[in-house]
Amino acid sequence: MQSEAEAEEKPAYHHGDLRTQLLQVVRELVEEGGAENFSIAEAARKAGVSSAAPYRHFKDKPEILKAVVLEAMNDMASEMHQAVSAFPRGSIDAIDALGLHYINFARKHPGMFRLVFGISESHSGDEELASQGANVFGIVISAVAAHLGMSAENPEAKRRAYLLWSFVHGHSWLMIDGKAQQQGIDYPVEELLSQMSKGILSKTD
Amino acid sequence: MQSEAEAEEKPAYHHGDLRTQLLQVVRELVEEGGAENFSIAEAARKAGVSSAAPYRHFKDKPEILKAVVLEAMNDMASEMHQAVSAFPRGSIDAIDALGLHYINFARKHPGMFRLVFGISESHSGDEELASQGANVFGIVISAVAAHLGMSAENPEAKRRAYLLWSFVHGHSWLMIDGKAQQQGIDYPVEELLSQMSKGILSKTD
DNA sequence: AATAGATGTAATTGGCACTTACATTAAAAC
DNA sequence: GTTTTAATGTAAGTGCCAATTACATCTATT
Repeated sequence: MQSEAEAEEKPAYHHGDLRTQLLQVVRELVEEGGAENFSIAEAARKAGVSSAAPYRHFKDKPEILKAVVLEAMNDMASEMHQAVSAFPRGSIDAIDALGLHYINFARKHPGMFRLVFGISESHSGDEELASQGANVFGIVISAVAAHLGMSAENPEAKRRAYLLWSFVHGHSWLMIDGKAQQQGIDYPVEELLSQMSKGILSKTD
Repeated sequence: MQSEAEAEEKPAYHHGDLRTQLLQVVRELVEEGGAENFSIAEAARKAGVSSAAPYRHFKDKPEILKAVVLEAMNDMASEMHQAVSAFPRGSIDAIDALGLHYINFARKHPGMFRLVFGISESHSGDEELASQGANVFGIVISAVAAHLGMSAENPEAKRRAYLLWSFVHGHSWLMIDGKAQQQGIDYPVEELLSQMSKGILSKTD
């Protein structure tokens, strides 16, 4: 009579919410071993289902990775919203906080960072990814525009936001790739950021 | 008597210089399909040997990729030497030319670029890669130092060279990932470069 | 209760990384 | 010039994975 005693031990034939748990598990695997090493089979194993089960919820490997990327970009947007709102609107500190959070995301989740910015090779035309990207980039544009006293639609705001993005993005990559460390580079992030933002955002072009 | 008539048609049991040809073939495959999709088996097929033959010359997949990366970094260093020497030593044009070549390398060889700057995850401690990297970065440091009238050993030169590197590196990634295009960004590279170099290299910090 | 759709499994196919045992060749030793 | 040795190649096999198909079980209507 081992009926209802162990609710955890008796895996029901139907999982309940496999899709959600798969996304969670895939995320963990990617963060641990990188997107290259991750396999659907292992994710299924970790979720306690057969290796064919994931295909009921995702068409193929790229699709499951895309779903994880969308989740991560969503989280990133939330974090950055929170970061920017901790400082006065239009302040340089607000902008630097954005950069800092971007870089910290890369440092804390290098596997996810690589996935988010490496998947695009095959998905560069994807609408959803583009719009999530716009969500994040939009925060930067808006903060830069506020600082410059411009409308967020002003091309100059977008241009300067992009310069900042490029720098922060490049630094993130060089950090997680170990290239910076290899070349003996270990400047405090805050210093680099404030130097760049001052240079790029100075009103006297 | 089909002895020496068709020298090309009769594949000798021993290939001759399989190692060299493998590197060539792998490079082509990576440029065509990216490092993720490349397989040793396909490279062997393309070189006309069995799928086990490559293991006589390379321990495993990472090792063959590392060899290709070293080649590519070598080429990159050569190109950049050539680029910088076309302009007066210490000129901003020389520095911009370096950035332009870096970005163009990424645009022309996105697969190789991804490989060079994505492989490091597992090889970040590698001595050879670090020293090849120093070869390339050293060119930038030297050009920046000349412009600022400093010694190349001056930490300030290295610091500013790194700021430029980060920007150029980030822009390269955002270009080949399609992120820049997704966000409607298509500023002429030369403009971005000169704006950044002016900002970063201005002697009045 | 009967049934239809959703969700799971087992079994299979084809591909790849890598290994092992064996075959062939080129170069060195004699 | 033959013999030996090391380098370089092949064939066959193991284990893992992606993806598919046919079938099983559950859930939610009706």
